Amino acid sequence: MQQRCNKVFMVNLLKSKNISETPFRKEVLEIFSKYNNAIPLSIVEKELKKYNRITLYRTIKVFLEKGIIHKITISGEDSNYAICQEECNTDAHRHQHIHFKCKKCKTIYCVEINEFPAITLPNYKVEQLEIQATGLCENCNV
Amino acid sequence: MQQRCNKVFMVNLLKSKNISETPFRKEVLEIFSKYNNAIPLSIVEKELKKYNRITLYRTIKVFLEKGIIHKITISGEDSNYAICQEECNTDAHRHQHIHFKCKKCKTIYCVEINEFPAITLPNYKVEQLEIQATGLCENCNV
DNA sequence: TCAATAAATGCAACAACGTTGCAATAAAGT
DNA sequence: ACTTTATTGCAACGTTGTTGCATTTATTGA
Ligand SMILES: [Mn+2]
Ligand SMILES: [Mn+2]
Ligand SMILES: [Zn+2]
Ligand SMILES: [Zn+2]
Repeated sequence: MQQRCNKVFMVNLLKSKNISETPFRKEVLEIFSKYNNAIPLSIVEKELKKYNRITLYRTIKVFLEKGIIHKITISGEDSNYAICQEECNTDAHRHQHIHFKCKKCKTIYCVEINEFPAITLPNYKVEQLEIQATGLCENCNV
Repeated sequence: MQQRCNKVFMVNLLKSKNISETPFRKEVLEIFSKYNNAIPLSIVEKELKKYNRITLYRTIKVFLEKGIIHKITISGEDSNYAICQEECNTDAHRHQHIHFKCKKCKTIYCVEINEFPAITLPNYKVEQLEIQATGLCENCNV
């Protein structure tokens, strides 16, 4: 697994995606990479030294478009965001992982999965699956 | 399969859920039951004779709480709603179906599925799965 | 059937979340 | 260092959804 939690990696990530490296973007990226789970904007906001709502929205938008982060939408929850583990780009965010929400600690994890399930539906052509699971996470499953 | 598309059924549904039957609610219910796919509020709005934004929101909320409809949230899309096919209630909306979005016609279907996949994750306790699929629907899969 | 009661509706006002135009500022390329 | 290009931040706006309150409608039961 690639190391994704240091400043050198951050800057390279921005460079590799062809977006200019600004203090704001680096800081946001560091916040994301510090967590090993998905986080809502409210957390990013709190952790930012200098917070500007509009710039944050625009930063998130750029990161989404460039495949740096992906968005996790669970009904009734704030949107959550997490760093992309695989190589993603604007069009394709194919992840071999599921999104797991712990009922107890409410954390949302991106969980890698090796045997990704397949579904066949008569008359339909299924091309992609997105799976959200709920239950108890590693920490809460005592 | 139960017949879910006539006025008698509608009224019984409202009665059985212990909510009073008003013209507005009956009309909304008829719109939902007329479609065999999930629809956003914009469609409900257009089909209503007399549309009131606030009353619609409140109606939707009640229908959700009573397990008459369920909400389908797909990232980047308007929320969609569909009549519940099984017996649902406030707490439990367990459906043995997936949500399928057709890439071509953009329709979102609730598709019943008999062999619902299972997932096991080391150290996690997986209790529930929610699956969203994309591809081509019956009509577009030529 | 009709009055009493309880619930739903609709208006105004508000709040959260997100976007856009534009001027000021900072980063990149030469 | 200077020019060009992109980002930032402010003000203003749009959309989605909510709440308080008065009015209207549905339900109950005498
Ligand atoms: Mn993920
Ligand atoms: Mn459904
Ligand atoms: Zn947990
Ligand atoms: Zn289709």
